[in-house]
Amino acid sequence: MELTERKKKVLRGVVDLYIRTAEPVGSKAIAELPDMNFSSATIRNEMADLTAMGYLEQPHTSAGRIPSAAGYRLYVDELMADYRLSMDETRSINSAIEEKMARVDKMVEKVAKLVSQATNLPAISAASRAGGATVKRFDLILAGQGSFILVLLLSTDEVVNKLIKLPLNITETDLKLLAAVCNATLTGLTPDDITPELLDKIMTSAGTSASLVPVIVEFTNDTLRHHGSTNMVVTGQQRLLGLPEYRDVDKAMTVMTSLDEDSLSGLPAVMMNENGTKVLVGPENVAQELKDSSVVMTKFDIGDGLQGMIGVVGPTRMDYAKVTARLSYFAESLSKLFAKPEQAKLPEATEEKQ
Amino acid sequence: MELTERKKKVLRGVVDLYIRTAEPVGSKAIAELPDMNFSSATIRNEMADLTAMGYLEQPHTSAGRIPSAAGYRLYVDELMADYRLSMDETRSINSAIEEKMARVDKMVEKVAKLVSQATNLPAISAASRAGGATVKRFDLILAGQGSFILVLLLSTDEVVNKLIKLPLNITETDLKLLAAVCNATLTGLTPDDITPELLDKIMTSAGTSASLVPVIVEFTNDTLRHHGSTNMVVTGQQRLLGLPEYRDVDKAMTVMTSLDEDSLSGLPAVMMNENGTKVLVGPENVAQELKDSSVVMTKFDIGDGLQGMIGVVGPTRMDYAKVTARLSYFAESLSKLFAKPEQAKLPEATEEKQ
DNA sequence: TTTTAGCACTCAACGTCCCTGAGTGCTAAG
DNA sequence: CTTAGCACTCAGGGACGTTGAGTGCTAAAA
Repeated sequence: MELTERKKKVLRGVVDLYIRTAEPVGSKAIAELPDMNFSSATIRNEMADLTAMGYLEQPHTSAGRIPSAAGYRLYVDELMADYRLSMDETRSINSAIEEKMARVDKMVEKVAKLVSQATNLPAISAASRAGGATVKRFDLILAGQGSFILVLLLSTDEVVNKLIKLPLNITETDLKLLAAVCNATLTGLTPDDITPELLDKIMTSAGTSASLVPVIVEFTNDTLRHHGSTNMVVTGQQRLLGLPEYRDVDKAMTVMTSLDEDSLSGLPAVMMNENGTKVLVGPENVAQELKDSSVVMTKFDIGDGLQGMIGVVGPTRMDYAKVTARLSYFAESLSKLFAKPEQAKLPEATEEKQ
Repeated sequence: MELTERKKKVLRGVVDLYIRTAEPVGSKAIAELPDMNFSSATIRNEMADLTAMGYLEQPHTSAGRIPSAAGYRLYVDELMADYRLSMDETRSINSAIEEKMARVDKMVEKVAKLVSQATNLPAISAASRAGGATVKRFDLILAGQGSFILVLLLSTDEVVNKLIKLPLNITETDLKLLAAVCNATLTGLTPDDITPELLDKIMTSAGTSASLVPVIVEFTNDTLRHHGSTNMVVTGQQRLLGLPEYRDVDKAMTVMTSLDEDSLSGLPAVMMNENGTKVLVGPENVAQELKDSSVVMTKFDIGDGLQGMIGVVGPTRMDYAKVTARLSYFAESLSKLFAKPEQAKLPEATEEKQ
């Protein structure tokens, strides 16, 4: 059977209405739509066809139709109208974003809250490193009797440090030597490059302070390995409860539990390989618990080799047009915010803190 | 009217049963309790008295009794039996805790999840600094053309750093001088001590690199000011939905919203001034939204001048004995964990990362 | 051939009514 | 002071009928 223009129009009408009302949509309601110059009987035939084609479903014989997952998919891909953000919306998003987002982890939390608020849905926000880093430079600073600070300057221009206390006496000369050795041998290496043999070699060249080498190497390894780790926040889960499809507490709990757990931890990774805004409708979700829910997500640039990701989870009946519009706008604004050199008074500074 | 021993026994019975069943408790059920050698009629009289005294309530005339807030209060303070953790419980808590808790913020998140799991209730976890910190030592490391790393060693032995890039040429000598000036003038100061006049004085003594001073001072101020800030996580909210009192979706949403928002941000502060485990029953909660819920919380030591706090939120009908027992054990174990010098291979090291 | 009016049919949702049973308070006897 | 007995209350749940939105099909109209 062919998907005529009229069928598409009917389908769009059904999805639009169902998104608004959460009630099965009948032929009469569609017939009464403006621009729909046919009687309910005609619509009825079209709807029967659409049902046969798998785009609509019927909860029971004497009820209206609701979109199937395939119906939503078609809607998202082809039918939905562009949603244009109102001035009010852009303004409120902007003013929310403009607040200072100091530390990355606080930023992730903040963004999640904002997105959740803007969409009235649970939101996910995450930040992760683009790729593996290496150490560009080692520094060792004496910090009093038997303690020194290890400072790593990474290839991403981040700085990481650790205060190390030892039951040993360390001299400035020891540290200078050690730093030189490390800089000579360990810079530019990934954790995998650091073999036990290499470690041995370094320890012999370190001479008297050989015992410090393992501590330094261990911390370096640790830092590089955990470097790509994702920072993720989920918030606003309770917003689901306001929606009719989650009045069924068990259903709500299932979805919320899957949000709370680490089952979502795959999402940011999925997103990183995609471009633009991605919509996962119902069963397209990998997680079984989300088979009746949809996910909309998009990514943005943070700078400093960081990638951000925001997304929301909601009923398959969510207002895709509005949600994708808001999410995209959010992502755009955030990218811009981080791209523009912070209007520091004098210098341009990259922050890396605690 | 006097609160006789028998009345207390009846009250304890009612609370215990109600905690187990979430159903109003009738006189017959109490009469059938072991150790309760009276007929239901007698119990009925006692229950009528307890109702008059405000310890019990009656949902409607032909229903059993449920404890009032005052009833719970009395129960928590005097009546409840000590709950002894089983070997299984202590073992599972221990093994959960033993996992490495690297960074403080990750630790807070982890602990929240564990507590929520152990109690099957939403949990709050927070960490915050005990008091203000000062800078013990400044270091400036040249990191290539026009950029250097500022390293602050704080009085708490934490290390904080920032990579600063400037459109200027900086020499090693400049930095040495600057570091000396900062160490001479800024160490041991709180943000409030740093007046504009002092800033002026430092800038003049800094000579050619005067323009760097404001950047350094700003970052220092920022660091010290944000030092005491609390790090808080709430998790497991969906667990409420499993409890009969929150089958009413609206009620659940109210409570969960108040958990999600920053209305809880006062709690950690409240706790810091208390000792031991604190129970807030229903209306004793400041937040109006929690008037039908209870909060149990306790604190623990993290070391490095950090204080931790864990708590759970649940229905007033929660199993106070079990929850307080588990929470206290958690707190104890965590304190121990952080107190014991990490069994590092060679040295004893304090970690401060990223 | 396509559209539409008409009609019989279906069925969830809702309200009404009644019954059941748990639990109560009171009274009078033990 | 305790308890057996009894009349009373009332939420919860099942049975039943009504309502109305929506359907599919057919036959006439365009």
